[in-house]
Amino acid sequence: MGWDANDVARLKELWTAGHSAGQIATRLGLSRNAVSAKLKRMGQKRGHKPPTANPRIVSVPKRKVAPLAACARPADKVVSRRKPVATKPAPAQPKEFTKRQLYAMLVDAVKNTGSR
DNA sequence: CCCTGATTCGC
DNA sequence: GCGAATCAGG
Repeated sequence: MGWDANDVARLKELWTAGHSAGQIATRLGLSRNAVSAKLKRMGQKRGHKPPTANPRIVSVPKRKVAPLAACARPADKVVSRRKPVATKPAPAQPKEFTKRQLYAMLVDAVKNTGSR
């Protein structure tokens, strides 16, 4: 699998279009993991390598762990600013299609832009 | 429950 | 560099 310029182009296209990795992944026949990883790789930022990266050994590292004392947040009176009383005209606003449904249309509308 | 995004590790 | 596996959150 070599990520061809075409693939990347569509990837970025759909991604920027607001599609999710899953949609693009399914569309391109990859897994969301590949897309996510690719996207991540794209934004590779050089000169940003922590010395001793992670002392973790293998597999499932417990990232996102922040045992910090973030509790130091007295959360003053964060009272809500507004109270959505009612006034919900609820016009005939069609709900957004489910990603799946949208995806179906998306596939059809993929428009094979650069598909030659 | 499903999906989404992010990250790391191994190849 | 790519993909899979995993975790965490919505």
